Amino acid sequence: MPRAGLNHAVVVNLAAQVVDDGGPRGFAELSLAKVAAKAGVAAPSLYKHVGSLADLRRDVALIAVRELTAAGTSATVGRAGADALHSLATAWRSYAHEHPGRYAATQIGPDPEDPADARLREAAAESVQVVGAVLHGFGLPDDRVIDAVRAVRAGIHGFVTLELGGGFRMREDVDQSFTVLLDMLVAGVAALATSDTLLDHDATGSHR
Amino acid sequence: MPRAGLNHAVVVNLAAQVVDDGGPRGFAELSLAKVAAKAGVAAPSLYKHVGSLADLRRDVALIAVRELTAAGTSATVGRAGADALHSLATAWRSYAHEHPGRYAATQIGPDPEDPADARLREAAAESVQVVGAVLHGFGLPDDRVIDAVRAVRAGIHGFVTLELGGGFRMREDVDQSFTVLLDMLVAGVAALATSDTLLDHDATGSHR
DNA sequence: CGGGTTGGCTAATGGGAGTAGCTTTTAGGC
DNA sequence: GCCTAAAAGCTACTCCCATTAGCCAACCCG
Repeated sequence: MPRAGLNHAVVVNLAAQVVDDGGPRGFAELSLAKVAAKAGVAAPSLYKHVGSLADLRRDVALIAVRELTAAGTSATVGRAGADALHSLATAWRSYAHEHPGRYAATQIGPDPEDPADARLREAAAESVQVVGAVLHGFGLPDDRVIDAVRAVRAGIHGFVTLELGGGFRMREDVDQSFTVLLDMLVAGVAALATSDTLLDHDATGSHR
Repeated sequence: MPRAGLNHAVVVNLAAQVVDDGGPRGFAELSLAKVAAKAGVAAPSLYKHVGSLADLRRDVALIAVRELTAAGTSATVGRAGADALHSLATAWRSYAHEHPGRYAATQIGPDPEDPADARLREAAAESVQVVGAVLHGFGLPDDRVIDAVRAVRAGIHGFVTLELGGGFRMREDVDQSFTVLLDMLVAGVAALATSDTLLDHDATGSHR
């Protein structure tokens, strides 16, 4: 009865591999049974290293979010403005293509109350910070930064989600569509910075 | 031993209610056991009306997609241009707020091969058509329509997904952020129609 | 009223999460 | 080099859920 030499980090990494192997649905279909099989161990043995399936899923989400943040930061060092935004967006989309399962894991909404989600919340905030830093170079007024960050996140995330989910037919043109979306976002953010008429909405809630 | 009076439609509707009751995670947590409980029936009885849990999920997704399409069409009759786009987007977002579980169901990517997914594929295509019809009023060149549709879908879907997933802090300002996003998209689509410099990319793939 | 169809049931299988308690390995102290 | 105690595995078990099989009652049609 030799030992498998597992520990928390190894188990989480194996889980991340299982998630990757499963394609876009890999995260949803993650199970302790699959991880145990990959580790060459009986399923209950995993509880020596992991509290529950929910914990394991959270841990996988955490490394995925951190990897995404890292990809974004390294793609934007030494860049600014539209260049930085294109680079960031492309890096994120590439990560999603290379690790569709892990990208799905980043969509987990951490519970704002649960202390167990604290590190995940923090990691998610850091990844949003990358967008904030890139948009800082556009010289937006303070009260518009949040709108711009949300729009950019929504656009990129929505595009990648739809793409991975098979929401786009005609695969050939997807790269161009992504470029067009990014140009729209860049133009929109730039317009927001200069208070263009089309984008002139005050904060007093004229809508809804 | 009285009868419960179930049939396919009733079961699917009960399932949709279960999904709604479960909030944003309602669709992921849909189970035959819950539907059976709500129907006041033993779980195996459901198999008289439904092929499997997977079938039931697909059926729920189908009604959700159709409801979303209906909400979009009725929000855009008699409107055009930016007005129509705002109305469509707001209708979709409202649907997601009122039925977060069902909205999540619409994110199912139908298998392009599986004949069982045919109706869902069709319904999804119809909902995309609504966006296409709205954007038609912008006078886009034919080879740009697809890019514009994708950008708009990505923006709206991404925003709603992030919002439902708790991705935005500071709940108060979310409505304004959504308006800003829509204005960006409207401006972007308009610019695409007039071949603005910022958005001038040809199809020969200058990127990636 | 009688029989077939239909809709419900109970019982049973299989698989996955999670718990309890046992055993062996292994690291450290002596 | 032992001896012990913690750590890491295992088997056996429970519970929950999906799904199948086969039974029985209710309804419909003549």
